Amino acid sequence: MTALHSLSHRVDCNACPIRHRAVCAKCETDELEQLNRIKFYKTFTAGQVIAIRGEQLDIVASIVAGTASLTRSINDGRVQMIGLLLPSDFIGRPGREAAPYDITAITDVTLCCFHKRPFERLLLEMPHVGERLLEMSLDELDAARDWMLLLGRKTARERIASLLALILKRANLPMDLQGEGCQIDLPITREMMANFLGLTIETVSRQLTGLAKEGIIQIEGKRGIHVPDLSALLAETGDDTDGGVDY
Amino acid sequence: MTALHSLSHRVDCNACPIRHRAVCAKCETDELEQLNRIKFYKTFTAGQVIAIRGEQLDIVASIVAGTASLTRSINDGRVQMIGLLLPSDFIGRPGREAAPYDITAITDVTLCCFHKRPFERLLLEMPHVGERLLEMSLDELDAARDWMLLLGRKTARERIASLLALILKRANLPMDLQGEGCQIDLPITREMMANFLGLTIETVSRQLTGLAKEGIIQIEGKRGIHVPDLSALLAETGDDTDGGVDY
DNA sequence: CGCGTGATTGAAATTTATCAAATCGCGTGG
DNA sequence: CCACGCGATTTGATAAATTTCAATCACGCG
Repeated sequence: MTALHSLSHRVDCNACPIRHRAVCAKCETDELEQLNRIKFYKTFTAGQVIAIRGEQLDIVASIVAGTASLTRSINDGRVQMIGLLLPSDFIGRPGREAAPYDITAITDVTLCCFHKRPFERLLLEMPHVGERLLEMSLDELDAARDWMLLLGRKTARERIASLLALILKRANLPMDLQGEGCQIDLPITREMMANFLGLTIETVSRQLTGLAKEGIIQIEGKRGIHVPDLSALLAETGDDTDGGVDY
Repeated sequence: MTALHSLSHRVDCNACPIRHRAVCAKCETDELEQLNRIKFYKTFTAGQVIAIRGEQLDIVASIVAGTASLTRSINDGRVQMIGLLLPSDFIGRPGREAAPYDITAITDVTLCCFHKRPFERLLLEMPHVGERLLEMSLDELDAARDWMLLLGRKTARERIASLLALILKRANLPMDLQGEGCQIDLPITREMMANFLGLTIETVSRQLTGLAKEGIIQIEGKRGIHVPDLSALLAETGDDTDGGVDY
């Protein structure tokens, strides 16, 4: 928190951890300066609600640090996670008043925010931002559609394996060398896994222990998972080749 | 087909049926002229494959007429429809070599195509195209995420009702007045419905007859469905208010 | 040391898929 | 005009997967 707070005023964009991946990735120095002038930081603690579907949301923002979830839900309590926001991901939608989904901080989160109106104006003047936003949106669209295949057609076991593979791929980027075993530190609870996968927590739990019994994974405490043989895990995802979940 | 063929060369963009909804919607006359110079038409007959996931696709295109499906599948035959392309929808992705999903013509389809390289160049010069493409992509993203809720958390009956409601909303725009009953002419087979909803054709069939037995719908032949009371149908979708599937 | 939350396990119920067999709709050829 | 045949759909019986309900376990914390 104190570390987050130290960000709370002016921070040099060039020192920003998401400088080269966020909406500002393509900006030149002068464009960056314009953004810098109107940006402001906001922090949320784990569990806090960032936005509620249907309610007015007049900022847009990039995630600087932390993880947040996008969810949609049905009145009777059913919840479906529809996206995971990691650093550099974008929140909010130029040209729309209300938030289209619920957004909740999973860990402590720091946002680099802009008021929507000024941001929309900049969008028209600075093509680089719009271009980057388009790229990012199309990537998210691909990810959402991949997830539709999982939710519509994969078995519980395949879903679990796919999720683990996805987390490995996202978290452990420099893992090429680890011919022998990878380590996962699950960033989410069983309940969130269930909401992500369209399953119940009991099914998640059972499938995890099932995979463990067959030696495909080893469960280490509540959050730790060890994968001795990545290709064995990928073979369980239901995806075509051993190339796995690539998009 | 002959009608389609008559489009095969130069057509005035101002007479184009999708002029105000497609990527070119925001273009001025001169921009339109630039697009017009490099565009070309292509037609596909019902059932033809337009693109295959993973294979090179070096055009982008707008659907001028007809309907196409986006699908992803698993080697063992499981298929999930991840999108429905209607007139004005956009195909292809600037900045990506391969098609990210399979695209198939459901009905006869006419495309307004551009080679990818020239289109990408225009994209940099003509902000209006990029802006519109961003809007459209964000809308698709919202639709994909709504569908994730359906695939992950809705029951078979709710899925069927949601689909019927969606089709009504899309096809029957001026239906506000029809306090008494709406008519659906299903544009797709049971198999496609099943692939769309993440169900089997048998389950689709059973749920339809179930809804019919309760008087919520009336099945008229293979493709016709009559909805005597829209709100009764919406009540079955599982969505919050009677506002239904609005996003 | 007990409490509480999250996780696991078990048994039964429910939903949906699977396999198999009618039935329907409709165009074709006799 | 009508019988035939084919693909799509419906229906039935059964099986499998997942959910639900209930109980127990594990662990961090005051």
